[in-house]
Amino acid sequence: MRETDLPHRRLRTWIRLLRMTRGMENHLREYLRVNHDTTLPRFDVMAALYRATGPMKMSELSRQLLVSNGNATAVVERLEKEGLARRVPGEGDRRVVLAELTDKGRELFAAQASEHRGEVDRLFSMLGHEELDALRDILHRVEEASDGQNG
Amino acid sequence: MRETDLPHRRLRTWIRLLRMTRGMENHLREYLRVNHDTTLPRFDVMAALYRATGPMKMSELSRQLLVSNGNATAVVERLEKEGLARRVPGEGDRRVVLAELTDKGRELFAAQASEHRGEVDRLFSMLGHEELDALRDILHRVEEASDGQNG
DNA sequence: GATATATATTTCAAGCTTAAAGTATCTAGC
DNA sequence: GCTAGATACTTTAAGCTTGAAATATATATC
Repeated sequence: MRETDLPHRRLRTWIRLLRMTRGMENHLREYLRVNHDTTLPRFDVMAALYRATGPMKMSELSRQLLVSNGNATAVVERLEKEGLARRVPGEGDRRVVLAELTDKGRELFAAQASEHRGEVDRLFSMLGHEELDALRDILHRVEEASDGQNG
Repeated sequence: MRETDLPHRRLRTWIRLLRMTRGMENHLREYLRVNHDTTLPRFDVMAALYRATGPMKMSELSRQLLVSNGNATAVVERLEKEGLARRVPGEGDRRVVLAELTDKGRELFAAQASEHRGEVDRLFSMLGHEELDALRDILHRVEEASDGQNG
């Protein structure tokens, strides 16, 4: 019967989920552009560097953001040009390059992030604890399964 | 108390959700590249044209995929160069351009899509009816709220 | 310690994506 | 039927993104 056609349901759900996240991303891109004159990738890189306890390996950065290492290089390079980030050679291993925010970068991001958080909160205001619990469980299941396959 | 900090939970959930969909997209991009020598945007455009009952307005295409109209033009142009899609002028309104798959495009997509569906099914094999129900409800809530704000 | 292999990053070419400007056409109001 | 503004699409410039090649360094094996 129709109710047990899991493959079909999974595909439909994936398409809807993707559409939803794209819509939200588009909204946040516009928000960052208009209110903070910045872009999503810049914001994501700055967020990762801001959260990090210290200078961060370029490879760690691209791993965290799930982007190619060439991409990480490019975005950090642009941030560097604007004086928001800097790259320093690694200490022990001379292949390594570490990235970190400048003071200017930290300050700017802190301001952007607090407003960004408010916007995300508004975007998801229709989700209460119950829905967030359900999402938490689902994401947990997905992550668990992916860990089993890859790492 | 911590349990009622909805803004924080919403932000965390959004970040995790985004990370999950990115991981899945990366997997599917790789899958399409290796197994079908194509890309995600090409696949998405072909899927939209395939599903449509007839030739599709360029504006409708970009609206459905949530991408800019310039983007739709670019991807369709590339598909056209490879003989997979074609553009024809609209009948009544001469500003309109309609896009559709060629026979070659339809045939190719049908083959790609059936395998793609299988891959999505494998990727989400950890989700059964219960989780899909929960996701359906959540997506419904989000869509409802977005409809209220925009359209 | 020389050589082979692995790892970390950058560079490169091609494609993707956006926002804004440009072109063509349509519709409304006069 | 003219004009003003709206709509549909394309073009353009800049930035984003990938995968692969290139560079530099580290590690392992002999």
